[in-house]
Amino acid sequence: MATMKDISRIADVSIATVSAVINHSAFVSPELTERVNNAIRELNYRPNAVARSLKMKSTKTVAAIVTDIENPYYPAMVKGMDDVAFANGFSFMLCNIANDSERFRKYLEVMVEKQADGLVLANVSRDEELALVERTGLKYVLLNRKPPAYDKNYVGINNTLTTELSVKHLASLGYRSIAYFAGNLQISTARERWEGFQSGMHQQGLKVDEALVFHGNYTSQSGYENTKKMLAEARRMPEVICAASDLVAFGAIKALRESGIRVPEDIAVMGNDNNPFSENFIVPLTTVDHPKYEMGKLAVELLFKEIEGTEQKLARQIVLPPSLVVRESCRWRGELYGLNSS
Amino acid sequence: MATMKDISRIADVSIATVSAVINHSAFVSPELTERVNNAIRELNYRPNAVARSLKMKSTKTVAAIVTDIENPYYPAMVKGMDDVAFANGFSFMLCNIANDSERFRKYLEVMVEKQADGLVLANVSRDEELALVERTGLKYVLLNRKPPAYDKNYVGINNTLTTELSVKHLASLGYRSIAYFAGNLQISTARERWEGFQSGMHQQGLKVDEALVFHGNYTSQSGYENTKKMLAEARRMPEVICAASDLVAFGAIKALRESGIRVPEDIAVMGNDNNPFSENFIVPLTTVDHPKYEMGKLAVELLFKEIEGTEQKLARQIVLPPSLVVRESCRWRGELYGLNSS
DNA sequence: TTGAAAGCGCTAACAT
DNA sequence: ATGTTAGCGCTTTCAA
Repeated sequence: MATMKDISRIADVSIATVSAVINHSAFVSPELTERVNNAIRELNYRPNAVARSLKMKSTKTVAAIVTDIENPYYPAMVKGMDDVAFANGFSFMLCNIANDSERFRKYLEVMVEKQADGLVLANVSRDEELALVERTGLKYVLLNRKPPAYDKNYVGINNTLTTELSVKHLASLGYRSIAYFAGNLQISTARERWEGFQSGMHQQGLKVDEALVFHGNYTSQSGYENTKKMLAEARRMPEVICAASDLVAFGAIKALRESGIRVPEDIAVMGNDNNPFSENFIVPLTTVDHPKYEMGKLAVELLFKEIEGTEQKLARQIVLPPSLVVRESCRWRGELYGLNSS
Repeated sequence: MATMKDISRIADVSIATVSAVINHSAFVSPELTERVNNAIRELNYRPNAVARSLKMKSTKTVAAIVTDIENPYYPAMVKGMDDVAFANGFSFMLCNIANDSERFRKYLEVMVEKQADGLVLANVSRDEELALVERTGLKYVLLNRKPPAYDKNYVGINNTLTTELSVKHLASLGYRSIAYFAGNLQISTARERWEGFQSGMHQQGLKVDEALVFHGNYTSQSGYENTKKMLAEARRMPEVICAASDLVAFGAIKALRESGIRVPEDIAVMGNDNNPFSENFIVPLTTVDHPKYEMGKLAVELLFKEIEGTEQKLARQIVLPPSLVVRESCRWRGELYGLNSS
């Protein structure tokens, strides 16, 4: 690889001049500029960003640490992050934890060694994890989940609203007996969705039937198992299942169908998060959309503000609104009865 | 940030000694080792990988350039890549082209500036793109697609086999009239799948009905539109549609259902690639699985061999086998007639 | 307007 | 066994 020294020799100028023309950091006469540019072209020279980073103490690199890129919730977020990183001349490192908590710790360490300019951390739920992050001294913003009392840079959605919206829609459709399949309440988003369900029920003048509340996590397996459990144990079946995530809804619908229960004719199902598959699921899923791309985008935009440090140092929390997506897994009850009798 | 100099001062040893204990690159007495480690702990010191990279001429970083991380074909591949990068102490940069060809060129440039140790390029189809890659001088391996006469490092699957397998399965089910919805034949994988369809038909003693061959690309929109076209124009309907990708199959099924045509009762549909959603699609899709995670994994393993340069410099092409996945979108024709008459 | 030189934090050859 | 030092490729101050 050619270096600046090579260029300076070929162009017969000083190395400082080469630097100046490359970075437009000082006026250089047209003649010398020309000579330098010719030499650069001749040698197919590209500046060494590593050397530059060492001197500048900035790598023009941000990293995202995500829990699982195979989970369809994240690719859109990653795309949003990469898009704004690219637009700002930054490179984007992806760190996929793959459910290995030791790996989280290790990635943090690597990112301080590699001198990443900033981090976005999807799904930091526990204070211990946050402490690890703080200890790195790196700039960062949290994305999606957050630890209980966290009040610094954060981008997420209004999870409480997701379930309030769901319940409101369900109530408007005539449903009154609503089961809730909760996520892991250790997780902020799951907690908020559960709270939203309760407040939503209250707002609609409905009461939460404890016998129809099932705890689990965001996976389809959880939805599947809780449905089996409900089918086996509940004294009365609900008219509709409100799931904490689309995957949970998928699992629920699978279990329902295995038992010959039709969705939405016999029991309706409501999702949450608008998984890219939901539109074409066995039964197209009524759900609540989360602006995933926007979340990723805003997370690294916020990170850049933090990095530039220009912004007044007030920590900012950005909370985006979800929106209802009506499809086929929930229907107006009146119409329903008509269908059932045919 | 603390530096080695700080450590050497605190531990009262030379900077070379610090380096030696950190890298285990030379014997250091237990006493000095102890002092150095204490100082490191005391200052929460982490070596600066940028400085190290400058000296070592290696960044311990690989990059993947992919066409679209939101396409469900890629997350598993990305996971495979990140897993082996991590396992080998390398960092992983993700470059998402997002269908902007200028961005491809730009990413290559950045990666030479940032001194990436190697590149894996998903979906390089054209010689001009390959020329750009070659021009960087970086080590690389191609993944999935490849330009026509390319014979260097490559990891992909046997695409010809995918469709041969499909046709064989379809024939065994009793189907004889098979439509083919092709991908963009500029793309190696689409070309191979189309060839496999033809040879598969030949092997089964079936003939390809040109009126039932439709050209398009891998998107569901393409499948949707070609189905509409077929429904409107074809003199005879096929018994089954063999699609070049699962997305195409999704689009086809959607269009079929919109016209009141049942899948698989009236017309069956066969996919190709085993999209993560296919299992739970409106009608669970019979398809051919591509080992996506393995592809990503092997791609960076091959890249590491290339980087280490230990391997004899023979270019290697790894072609993985696909495997049939039987679900519900195709059925035994005999059983079918039974069902239809009920 | 241009050039010389110091220094970013590290590794390794060499000296002791 | 440990220390001194040059140098990786760049930016930037300072001098000319």
